[in-house]
Amino acid sequence: MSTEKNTPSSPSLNFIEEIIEADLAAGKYQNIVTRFPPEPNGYLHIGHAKSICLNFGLAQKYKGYTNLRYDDTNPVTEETEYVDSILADVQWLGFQPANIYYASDYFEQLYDWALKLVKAGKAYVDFSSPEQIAEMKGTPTEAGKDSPYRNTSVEENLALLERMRAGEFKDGQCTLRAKIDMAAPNMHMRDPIMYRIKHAHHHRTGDKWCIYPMYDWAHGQCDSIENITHSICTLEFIPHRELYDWYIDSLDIYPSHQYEFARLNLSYTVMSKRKLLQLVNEQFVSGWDDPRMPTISGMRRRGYTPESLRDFAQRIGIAKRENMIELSLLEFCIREDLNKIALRRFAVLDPLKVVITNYPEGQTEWLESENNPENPETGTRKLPFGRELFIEQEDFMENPPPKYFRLHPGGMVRLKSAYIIRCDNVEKDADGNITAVHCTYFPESRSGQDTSGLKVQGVIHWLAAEHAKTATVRLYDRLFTVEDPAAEEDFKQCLNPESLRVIENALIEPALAEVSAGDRFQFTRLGYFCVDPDSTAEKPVFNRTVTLKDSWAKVSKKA
RNA sequence: UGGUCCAUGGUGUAACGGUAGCACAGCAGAUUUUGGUUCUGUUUGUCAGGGUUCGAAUCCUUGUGGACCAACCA
Repeated sequence: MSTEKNTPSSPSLNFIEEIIEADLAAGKYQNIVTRFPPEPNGYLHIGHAKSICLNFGLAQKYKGYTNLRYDDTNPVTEETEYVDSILADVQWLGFQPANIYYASDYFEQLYDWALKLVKAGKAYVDFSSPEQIAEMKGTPTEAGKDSPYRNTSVEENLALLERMRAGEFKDGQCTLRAKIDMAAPNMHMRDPIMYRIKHAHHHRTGDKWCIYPMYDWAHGQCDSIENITHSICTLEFIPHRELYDWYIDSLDIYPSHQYEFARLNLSYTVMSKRKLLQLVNEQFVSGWDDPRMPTISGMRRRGYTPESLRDFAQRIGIAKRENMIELSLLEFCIREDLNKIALRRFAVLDPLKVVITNYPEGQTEWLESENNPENPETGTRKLPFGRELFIEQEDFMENPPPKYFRLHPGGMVRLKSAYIIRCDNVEKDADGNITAVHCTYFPESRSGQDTSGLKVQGVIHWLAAEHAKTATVRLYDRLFTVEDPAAEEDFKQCLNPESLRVIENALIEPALAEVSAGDRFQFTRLGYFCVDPDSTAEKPVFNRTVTLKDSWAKVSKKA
């Protein structure tokens, strides 16, 4: 009588893992085989990442393997650009497909099987128009009607199918349909189309074929050919399962099984390829890899790490319930990872000049500052300090509210890794705008050897004017202003006009002068930033991945 | 108005007939040379009504609510 459940060593399983463990325990399989089956008609997004982590993760956990299979059954929407990006994204996420296959690899086999169904009297060629087929299909509440071509003889159907393949018919002139049940409550069972005619160039098979299999006529058999044990897809395919099984049964081939889980929905973004394509085509974003996009390539460019995405996929779980994940969870995952690995650097985005009136003119001191307090092994770097400095506009207020710990007239702050300063007075232009603040510093308060005995509440970052370099900084924010843009009449009406703010002349410390694309840093007190490929030797470009949590913003907003 | 799937704090996700737990978010506090991190504490939940049972989030049933299904898309 042991109570093994709920021990920390046996974390709970999701429903697919339960199915797999039951299958394994029953000896149904020795090992499992899964597949990730994207259609190469767009870039992968964070929802695909959930599926990738699920499929590859399951295979790793249960000692099986995962195939990448491009579901390329529709030549008019599919392109090699997408094929390439998909593999790159899967690998970047940290997974290696056991095999890379294409549904189009199996076109000949599929055709043979179609012949088999025709011979068995289970498929027929239908010359009805798309409108007529839709008409005869009925509705969810009324049965459909049989097509007049439904009882064509096997011999004639065979000849017709061969002529379809041979290219004797025009696009849309006829289709091959499975003969199932026009009165089935499941619409997908009302004589589904197996082949349609498209005289179109296929990215792999070229002009070899002019008939192309529909999703249902391809997917299950591809799974079967590859001996996929657990074919995992999203909820909207539930009604397809009956047909999936019908084809496999009718063909008497390896019985793969389909299981469905709820797709990811993330707040403040859209997740459909169609909508993402619109954003790209209509140039609301710079491309599929625009850092505001929820695509894997966009998130990579934004600075997300593969680890953070895998962690996110793990945390959101797998279930059958429709869900809307809060963006804050994703942000938590990337902050948690970056906090551990990103080196700290100083940058001033919105500069305000500070003159240390009691610091010698022309003098520069090189001070040490930690690279990452979370990981002392990363050591320190040198920061120049001088008489003229820049701080953030935000870090000074002439008339501060209560609890404002930063610089203000008569107040003191610590310049991080440097000295404590006190603000003595401000310099203004004719319009009354503050152009500089004058401070005195306390030489004995130097960081690491402070004997001043002074206590300050605020610590701010800063840059020596003489040594500051410039950079372009792109501040990204959520792409949409509403939680669920897809639920709106027109999702494009909800685009966030402030989703990107570009700062052309941000100031950065010298240690940031030479960086390469993909490098990630924490700009102290500002957030995490990633070097963009647009960077040049003269001027680096930094993308803000995510801000730091800002509890002062909350406090000051409330006041 | 046919069929299918689903329903646990604000958001996700566990509990497999026996104390409703975890994470994120929120709130409060401690620490802090990042108003970051870390640590501590804490508010909030089983859709509703019947039934089975000593005992129901869990099983049955009826409602209610949501999602999906009528592309020659996947």
